[in-house]
Amino acid sequence: MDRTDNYHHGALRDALINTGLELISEKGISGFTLREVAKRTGVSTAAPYHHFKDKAELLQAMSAAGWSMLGERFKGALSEVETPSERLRAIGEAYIRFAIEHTPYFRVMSRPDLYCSQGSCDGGDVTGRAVFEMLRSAVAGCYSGRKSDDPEIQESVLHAWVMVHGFSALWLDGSLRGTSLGELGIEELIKLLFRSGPCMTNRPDGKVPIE
Amino acid sequence: MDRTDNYHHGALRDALINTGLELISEKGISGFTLREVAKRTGVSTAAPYHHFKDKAELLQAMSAAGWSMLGERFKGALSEVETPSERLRAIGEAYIRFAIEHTPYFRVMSRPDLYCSQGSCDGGDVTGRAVFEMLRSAVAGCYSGRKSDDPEIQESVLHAWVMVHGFSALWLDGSLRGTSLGELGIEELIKLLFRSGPCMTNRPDGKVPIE
DNA sequence: CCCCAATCTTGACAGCGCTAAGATAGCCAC
DNA sequence: GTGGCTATCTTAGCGCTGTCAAGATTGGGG
Repeated sequence: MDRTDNYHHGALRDALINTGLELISEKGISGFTLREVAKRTGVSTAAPYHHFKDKAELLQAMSAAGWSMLGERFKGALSEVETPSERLRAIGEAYIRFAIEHTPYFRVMSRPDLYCSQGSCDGGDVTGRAVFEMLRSAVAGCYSGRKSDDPEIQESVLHAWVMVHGFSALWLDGSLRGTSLGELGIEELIKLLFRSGPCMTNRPDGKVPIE
Repeated sequence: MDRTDNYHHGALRDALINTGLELISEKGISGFTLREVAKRTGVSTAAPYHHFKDKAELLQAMSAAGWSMLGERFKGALSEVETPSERLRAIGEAYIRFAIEHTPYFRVMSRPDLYCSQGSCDGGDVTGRAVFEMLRSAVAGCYSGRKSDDPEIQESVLHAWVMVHGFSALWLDGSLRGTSLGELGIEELIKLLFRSGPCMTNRPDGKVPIE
């Protein structure tokens, strides 16, 4: 019996990550199974345990790879435009497009409860924080001359993150279907999202839309 | 052996829903187990199957109860203030506070993938759409005199929903901890959220914050 | 060439969702 | 009351899951 194919010589770790993403892409995150990942990768059920402590650790590795990839996307987006507000917008759009084009990554990144104890990842989500820092810095770029702890900057950071994440989550969950927004295509929705803001928030100038 | 206690006489359905929420509150959604719910309710493993087709159907019932409860919260919020923009703000805040105070409900409502086939619930999420409709109508109230399919209204509906949902999701996932926003308390964050808007979006008047 | 450390497999256990078959409780007709 | 009917719950078991202990296999360094 020639088992040479089953020996990955250190490459199994990455193979498991990739197979895992494929599996999530097919069956969703609730269909993600360590046994199935192992089977699809062509190894035994116990093989993954020599590279990951448990299922959670594999998921965390997948998440980390996703954050790293998103960081690259951000860099690419930043390099394509000039002005601060264009750069912020580019980053926001990159976040949403990453969620749509690399759904399995996003699905796993959005479920820290599966691999983090009590919400904090014991410093394991360093890449995630680096990505957040890029967003924060892009926002700060729009307020040149102010300190980075300026409340208005904090506001805009929160706003930007909440918007792109909220939109991505709702879109991927299909929550927009079956509503008045469901008839719009993804491109229209993204345009709408980056234009919006008037009604819900009280704008700095104190104006309120129509009353 | 007196099994009288184990007979719920039709009340088992609701008992399972409530026990399920308690379980999610303790162990999170990934710790939600039909067997454990049955055990905690004091019945056998197979008992739930006489009230729910499968695990998904119980989750869907829990979700429906949550949407119904959120609808009540919206009504309460609407009745407390006068002006359209106050009413919209009240609804938005009610959404977030519901997510925080009734986390188990929100957790289940945010996972349609667990009980919906292909994102659509086969008309089972009627209550959810009714709640969305309340939000939409609250937004439309801020644009009196315009048609309900006005693009700017669509914009604001999307914006409002994305904001309150995105914030709730990020907060519950603990994604704000470990960032510059993590030092702020929940009340400060909510205030910040409802004040924000300037940087990310291009406002209708064409102004861009600072450049 | 041989041994060692890295890597993978086999076999097993408890817990999971789910089902078929049988037992029990309460209620209605009589 | 009593007999039986229906709703309700239980017991037993299937295949699947995550995880671990023990053993087998591989390739590289002495």
